[in-house]
Amino acid sequence: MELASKYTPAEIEERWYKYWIDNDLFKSVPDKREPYTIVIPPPNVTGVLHMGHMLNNTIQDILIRRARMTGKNACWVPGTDHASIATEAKVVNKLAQQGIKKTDLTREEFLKHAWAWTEEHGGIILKQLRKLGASCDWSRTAFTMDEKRSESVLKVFCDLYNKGLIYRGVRMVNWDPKALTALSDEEVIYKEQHGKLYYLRYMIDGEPGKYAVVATTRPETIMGDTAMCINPNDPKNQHLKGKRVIVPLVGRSIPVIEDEYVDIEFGTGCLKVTPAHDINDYMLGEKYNLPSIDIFNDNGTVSEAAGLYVGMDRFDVRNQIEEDLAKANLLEKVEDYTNKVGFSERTNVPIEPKLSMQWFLKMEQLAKPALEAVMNDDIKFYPAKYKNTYRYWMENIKDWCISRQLWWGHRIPAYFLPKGGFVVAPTRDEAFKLAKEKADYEITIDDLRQDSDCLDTWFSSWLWPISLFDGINNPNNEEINYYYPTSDLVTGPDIIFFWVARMIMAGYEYQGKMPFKNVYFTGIVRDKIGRKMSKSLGNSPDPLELIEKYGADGVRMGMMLSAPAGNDILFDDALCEQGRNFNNKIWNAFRLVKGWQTADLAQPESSKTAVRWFDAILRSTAAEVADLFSKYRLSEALMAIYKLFWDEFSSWYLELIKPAYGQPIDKTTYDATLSFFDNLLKLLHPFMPFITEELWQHIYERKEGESIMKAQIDIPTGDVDNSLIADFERVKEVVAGVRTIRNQKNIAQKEQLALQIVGNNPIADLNSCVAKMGNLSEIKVVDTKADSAVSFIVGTTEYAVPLGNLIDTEAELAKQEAELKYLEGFLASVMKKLSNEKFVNGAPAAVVENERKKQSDAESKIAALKESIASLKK
RNA sequence: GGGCGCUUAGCUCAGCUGGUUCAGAGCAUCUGCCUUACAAGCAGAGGGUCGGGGGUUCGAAUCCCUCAGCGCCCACCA
Repeated sequence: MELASKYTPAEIEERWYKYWIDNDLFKSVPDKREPYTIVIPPPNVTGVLHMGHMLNNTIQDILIRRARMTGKNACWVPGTDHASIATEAKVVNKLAQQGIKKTDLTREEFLKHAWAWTEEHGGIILKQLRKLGASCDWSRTAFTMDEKRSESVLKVFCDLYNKGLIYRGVRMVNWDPKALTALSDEEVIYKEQHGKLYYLRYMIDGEPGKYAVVATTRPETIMGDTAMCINPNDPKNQHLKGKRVIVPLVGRSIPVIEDEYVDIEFGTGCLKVTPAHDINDYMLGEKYNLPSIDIFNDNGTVSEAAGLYVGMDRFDVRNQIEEDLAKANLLEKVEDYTNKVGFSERTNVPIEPKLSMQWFLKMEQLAKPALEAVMNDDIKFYPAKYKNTYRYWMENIKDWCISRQLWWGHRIPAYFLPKGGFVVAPTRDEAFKLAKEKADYEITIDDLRQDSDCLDTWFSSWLWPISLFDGINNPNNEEINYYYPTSDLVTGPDIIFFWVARMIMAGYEYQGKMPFKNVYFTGIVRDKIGRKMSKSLGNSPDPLELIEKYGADGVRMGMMLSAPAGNDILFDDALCEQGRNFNNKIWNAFRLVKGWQTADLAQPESSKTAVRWFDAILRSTAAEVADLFSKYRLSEALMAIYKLFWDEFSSWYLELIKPAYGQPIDKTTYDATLSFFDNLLKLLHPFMPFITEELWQHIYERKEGESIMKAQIDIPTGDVDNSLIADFERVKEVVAGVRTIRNQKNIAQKEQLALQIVGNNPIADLNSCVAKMGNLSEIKVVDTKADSAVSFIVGTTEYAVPLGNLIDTEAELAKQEAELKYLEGFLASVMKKLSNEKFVNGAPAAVVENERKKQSDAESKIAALKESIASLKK
């Protein structure tokens, strides 16, 4: 067949992906083989593919494809996440553009819009993954809000409630005034903010003209002040004990309380206490039984309760109140101040600590087995450093606020009775049964009012490895028993608490087993100068454009070239270019090999040796690759194969066996070469699925339905002839020596040279290879080299190429004298060691022996050089 | 404020419990080649006192201390 000199991926990728799908090659059903399962970290259902996904899914695909080709029943389950807050926000925005307010809609109406939106944008990302070559079992595609997953979530909620692990209560939570919902602690991101510290005067009640000064970053919360607190041990403020002070502008009189919580050094040592709007103040309020005034509405505007500034936004109030305080002479001073402010992970607005009624999950008991499993390496983390992070969080775990004041999500299955109290059950019918038992009065099913909140998104994704196999609804079914625990989880360290830790907890709680055996943490994809990729910087390439430009295989390689587990990767298009170039190299090597005609010829000696050698290095690299896979060092595995293909196979092996132009090749060598190529393609396939399939299909006659995906990587890794590999390394050095001489003397590769070996030839068996690669007319062992020769040393052997009048005696002499000087210095350092008694007695025998060998080698080289120099000087 | 990690060629990184493969790899750079698989290529070459200082040891990129710089995570100091 005719092949173009350049590889063009687009058409090939399209064709083979379809072929894989048509032949059901991604599909997995339980069988006798060992399972190898990965569940995809479900991307946001309405999201689009970004570079992080590319990295993450390339890694998963590599693992899955390799598993498939090493005898496992590989199952990669795809799916998407409903992403409660993010999706609801998008829908709200979209409605707003149409002039519709969420508050104008009923829950049902809103959900209709949300589902429409999901259907419109949903699953785009999964389609994009196909372009990458992802070999997911698409028949298993799941969604966190599909029927089975939803049922699982409700069932688990009820179960945890019945176990007494879920409770409802009024707590200080992180309130997102934009999304109008509570958030878990993990959803709050603290950022350093340059703000101001305001010093306010609180007049002492009954002592006109006297006042205490309070430093605060949030003067707008004074309307909620219900006390002032001092440290009882603070000498500065002893006079305030037992007094009352007047809240500025508000005019309310509040008590001065005493608690050692107050830092004497901070500000004036006086703290204003606003129990409704600060977590610490809340605790003080509880302790001293202070009233709590909630001065904010849910959307961050000032409420009626404040009495002042009603309806204004919290930040506008801050500016206004500064002005008003100054006017009233109640502002002592204002200083610049930097502190940390919590922001909502999703909406990026400052969090408002707020007292509200929420649902919580007790974590302590769930955390115990999950912590243990990771600390004793039942579940392995790559890289292991994240064990520390994990442990710290698990040991200090707080209860999880699982309710969200949103509609898009799993609605909390709690039903309130008309006269108070509630019941928890997966359906309204079941709830009604419970309610009838609970109520000592007549009720109807319509009297029940379901909680309007829905659950945190992570409350469904923490069940993912179980719910994908329906293990919650249908415990002990064939699938869950076969596929669970899954093998590997590939995800980012940023969701170690959100997701990884919680899946482990759910795994032990609901399956009594870990959810996965290994966790591979990827890094963040950054641009080449280390910045995070972001829309606003415009430094994030479009993955699909990259694929178009470099081919999916090229992009996959680009991602993997620089992606050690857990390290951020600095992404650069140039890496994809390298990937594309590698594709082209493979393509052209294939063109070369398939271009040969075979004939009934004797196998040349050099080819015979080359085949033996390449067989050895193929085995040895295959073993190395297997080892690297077991350590999840995928980029190193790829690099090993890259070098095997490019350097060993293309630059050495193919050049060695290449017949003269237009000449046929002997059948023995040809067959061996096809077999090598076949094995190389298989080794490479997990990394570069498309080109390897294309070439694999053409390397031998294949039947319809056959695929490299079904092939097994079965290169024998035992019986590696390491001495042959080592000897061949000498061949390379000798050939390089000859080539260097050609380069220096401007001698064309076409021109044959002779090679002299002084003394004896340690790799006489491989002469045929040296001769072919160096284009040598003869290789002769001599006692003394020719007078007019350029020489070089490999190991301890001196090689010389006679050049007649081409030689530049002066330059040759200078080179050898420099070499001699270096060797004498080297010998001196070795001798220094060897004459050190402590070294000879203290170091292991092998080490001393090695030094002795260095000594004798250096000595013989020096002798040879001296002789050579003497003869040059003649 | 605590904890973790990093610093090795121009860039990105590998170097496990100290000593034969200890100073490496890929890319980039330089030189010479459009040689009939591949210029998206071939052949060759240069480049690092392993962040600074100190210590342990016969011997340190590797272990200890210290300083400097960078990154990440956690934490309620108003």
